[in-house]
Amino acid sequence: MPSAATENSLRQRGVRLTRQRRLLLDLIDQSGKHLDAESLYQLAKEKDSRLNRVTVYRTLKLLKEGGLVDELDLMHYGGDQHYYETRLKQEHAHIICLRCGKVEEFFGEPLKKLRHQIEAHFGFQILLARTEIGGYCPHCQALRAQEVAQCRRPE
Amino acid sequence: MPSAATENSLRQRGVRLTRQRRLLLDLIDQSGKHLDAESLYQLAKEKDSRLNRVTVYRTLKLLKEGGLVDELDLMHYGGDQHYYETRLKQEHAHIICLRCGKVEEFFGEPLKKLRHQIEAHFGFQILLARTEIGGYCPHCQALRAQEVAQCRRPE
DNA sequence: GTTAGTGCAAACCTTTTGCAGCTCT
DNA sequence: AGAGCTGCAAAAGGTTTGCACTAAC
Repeated sequence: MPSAATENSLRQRGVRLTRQRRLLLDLIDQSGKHLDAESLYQLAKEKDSRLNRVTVYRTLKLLKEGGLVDELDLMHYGGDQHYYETRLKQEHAHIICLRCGKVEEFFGEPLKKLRHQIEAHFGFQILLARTEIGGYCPHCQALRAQEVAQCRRPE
Repeated sequence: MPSAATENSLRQRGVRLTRQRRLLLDLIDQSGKHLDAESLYQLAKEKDSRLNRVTVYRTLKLLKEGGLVDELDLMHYGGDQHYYETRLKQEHAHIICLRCGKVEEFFGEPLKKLRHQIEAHFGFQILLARTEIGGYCPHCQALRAQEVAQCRRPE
C-alpha cells in the first residue's frame, strides 16, 4: 500500500484514494525504478484486469503534478515514452548505457552546486531538475570496440 | 550555407549534401536556438515550398547521429516535441521558466566536474549529456504569487 | 550509372479527450 | 448526495516507414 506520506500529500489536495490509484502507487513504490506507463499498465493489469490504460496515464499525471514522482526520458533509450520514479529527497543524475540500456544513478556534490549556482545566478526558483547522461558502460565499451572492428572488415 | 566543418563531417560519413539538407543546416545554424521539427519545417517551407516534413525529420536524425546537433526536451514545455540546437564545444544546462517559457543557458564549473566524476566513478564513456531545469524566472515568481493569491480568494 | 535521398501516403507509438456511468467520502 | 474518478472509444500529436521516383556523386 502507498506510504502514509504519499497518502497525506494526495488527500491534502482533495485527491481521492481509489482502488486503482492505491494499486498504481503501490506498484511504483515497490517496483524497481524507471517504469514507463505501458509497463506499469501491464503490471497493474495482472492484479486488476479491469484497470484501463487511461487510468495509468491520469494517475501518473496526478502524481507528477503533485511532485510525488519524477518523469524521465532516459535519453529515449527504447522509444519516446516517459519513465517514472518515486521522487527522492536527494537529487541525482541518470546515466544510461546506450548499448545495453543499464541505468546508473549518480548522487554527488556537483548537482547540488549546480542547483545553488543557478538559483544564485539567475534568481531562479527551481521546481524540477533532470540530468541525463548517455554513453557506454565499461562492459559495453569493450563490446563496441569489437563490433566496430568487425564492421570495418566485413569478411 | 552550412559551415565547412559541418560539411566535412557529413561528407566523411558518405552523406550527400542535397539542396534540402543545405537549407535545413543553414536554418538551424542561423536561427535563434531551440527549434523543434515543426518550426524548422515551417521556416524551410518558406524558402522551398516543395520540401517535405519527413525530410526534416530524416535530416534531424542524421545530424543527431552525427553529433552535429543536440536534442532537447526543455521539460516538455509546450508539448512532447523535441528541440534542436547546434552542438557547442561547451556543455551547458538549459533552464526553462515553466510559466513564460523563457530558456536560459548556464555554462559552469559544476557540469564539467559532474562529467569528470561520472567518467571516473563508473568508467563510463560519455557521448551525450543533458541537464534541464524547470521552475520560475524572477519575473514570473512575482506574477505567480499574485495568481495564487487570487486563486485563494475567488471574490 | 549507382547509390543514396526525396516526397507522398499511410502507419505508428504514446498520450489526451469526451462522455456516460460508477464510486469514494 | 454529489463531486470526482473510471472505462471505453475515439482523436490527437509527434514521428517513422514503405515505396516509386529523383538527384548527387
